[in-house]
Amino acid sequence: MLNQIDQVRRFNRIVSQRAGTLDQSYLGQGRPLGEARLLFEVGHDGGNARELRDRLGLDSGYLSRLLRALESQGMIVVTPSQADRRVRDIRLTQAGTAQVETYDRLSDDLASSILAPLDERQKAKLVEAMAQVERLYRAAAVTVSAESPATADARACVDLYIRELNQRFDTGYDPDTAGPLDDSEFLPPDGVFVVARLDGKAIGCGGLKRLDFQTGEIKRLWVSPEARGLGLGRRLLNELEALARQRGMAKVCLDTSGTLTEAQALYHAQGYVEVAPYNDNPYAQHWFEKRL
Amino acid sequence: MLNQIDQVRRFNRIVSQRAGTLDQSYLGQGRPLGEARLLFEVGHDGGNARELRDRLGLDSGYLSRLLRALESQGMIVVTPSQADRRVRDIRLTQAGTAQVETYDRLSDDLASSILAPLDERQKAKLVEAMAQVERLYRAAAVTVSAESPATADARACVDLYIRELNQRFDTGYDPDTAGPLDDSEFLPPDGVFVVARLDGKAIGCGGLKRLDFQTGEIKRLWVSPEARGLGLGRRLLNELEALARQRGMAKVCLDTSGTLTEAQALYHAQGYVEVAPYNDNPYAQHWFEKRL
DNA sequence: GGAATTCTCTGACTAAAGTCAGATAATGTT
DNA sequence: AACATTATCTGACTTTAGTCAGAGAATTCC
Repeated sequence: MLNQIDQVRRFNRIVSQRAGTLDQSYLGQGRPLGEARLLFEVGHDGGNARELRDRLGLDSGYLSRLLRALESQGMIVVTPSQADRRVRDIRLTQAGTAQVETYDRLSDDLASSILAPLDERQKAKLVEAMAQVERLYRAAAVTVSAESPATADARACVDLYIRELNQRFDTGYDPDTAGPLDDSEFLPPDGVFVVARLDGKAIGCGGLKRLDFQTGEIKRLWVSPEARGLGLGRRLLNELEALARQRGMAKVCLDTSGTLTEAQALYHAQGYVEVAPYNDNPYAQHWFEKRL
Repeated sequence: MLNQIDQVRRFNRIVSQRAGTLDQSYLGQGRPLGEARLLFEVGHDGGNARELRDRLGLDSGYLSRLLRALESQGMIVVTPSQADRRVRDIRLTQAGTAQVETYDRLSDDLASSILAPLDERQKAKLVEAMAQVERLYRAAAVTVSAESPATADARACVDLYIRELNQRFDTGYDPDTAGPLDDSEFLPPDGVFVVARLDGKAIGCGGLKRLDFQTGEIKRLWVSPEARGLGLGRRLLNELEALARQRGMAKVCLDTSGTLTEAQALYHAQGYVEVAPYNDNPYAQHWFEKRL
């Protein structure tokens, strides 16, 4: 454990030395870092002043001044938005586009310069390790929180869950057939609903309801396709099991379709064992149970 | 290639976001980042004002003021050096040591917080990927340059090379037996000597001398134990081969002992084939050759 | 239609970070 | 001993980055 922490610290140190070089290459363009960062952001994800303020976490006064500076340099054009004339739309000029391209080239050069001294095998290894770090950083940045199944995010997740089942099942999927859609069963104190988020965006969910005094059932376990491979399914499952334990349940059960093979693999890996059908869900071909 | 660069850029972006958090945790201690960084540096690698100025790349006036600030906070004691009373020795006070420990704890906490949301397998994977990135960053930071075999660094490398052979050979190793130690054969235009450095420190070397019009011989190929696993042997070998090509040589050869199995593996992997003895070096059991 | 809210802008600040030109004292060089 | 060099310090300065308190216009809410 201590060794792991040391490794993380060493990693942070070395990598931010390199990242420092990147900042310097921005500075080298004769423009303060704050301006360069803003210009870069406008160039890549665009948007209006409010969005930029949120994304970069800037004070509105400060942002206003930065915009004025970039405008007077002829990098951007700021105009009141059509839809809401309080907000300002920001657009790159030709010169601004050229400048952003220069920054891009600098970033590319820096990336190349890291790779350049390595042979092909080492390059491939480094890039793979970077991808791994990135993936796991993303996994670590996911938050899971209990909330009402009626929140906008929770509803959105369940909608996507239903849409996906409808696509994957040969017969389609009608949630009412599987049992009436009743949010209240996922409400405390007996039930609970959890939503996973990455950078504020909902990317997964899961619900726990009480079947009887000692049994909970897990339903609506779903992970957004873009977030798969982060171990999030396992994490949601563990979270729901912990919540079941808190509610004094001695076991949890769940059902699943034969089509969802990756889900079955997850349940097996997490210690679930297949049991006889405990309900008559027409979409279910497998029933699982785990003692807590 | 383009994908690799994109991956490197994505990696830099994500990782420096995290590194930003680290800076913030420094700032959270009610001390400006510059002071905190200096204190941290004094605490870990110590040294006098000049060394710190070099390491952190600070202006001497700026450093002086930072030192004065830390001194007045009771974190450090600044005294004229015994050896040269122009330079200032810097020492942590008890309070300074305590403060550095606090920073250490904060860094540990940050590292833990990155790992915390992950399960054991993910933690292990992340740490392994970080170690890989670190290792390859180090490999990429190595420079190889041709220079006289008489420079201090070159001599130091050859000394360590000889000492190592002396340890690893059952019979010991006396460089004079293997052929007279004659630096001049590694001098241009016929020969060349290269030294590898990491962060200014010599960590490897290799020499090329001319045997006849079309043949070069590679000798004194050595990589410091601390730098092994970075692919440096291969890189030095390639570098020397390129220099041989520049000199119009059609092939290079080399000899090695049976004890140095990892060296033999390297030669095989780099396209060298074993040939009949071309000299009577008593320490050699294998002779290799490669067409260029 | 009036009040509350939202978005942006301006003026007036501050702290941090760093630069530059000497001044001073110690050390090297010849 | 004279001169050059080095290490540090001080004063005076600038730039960058950011904060805060309103003001004004547009929009939303009731």
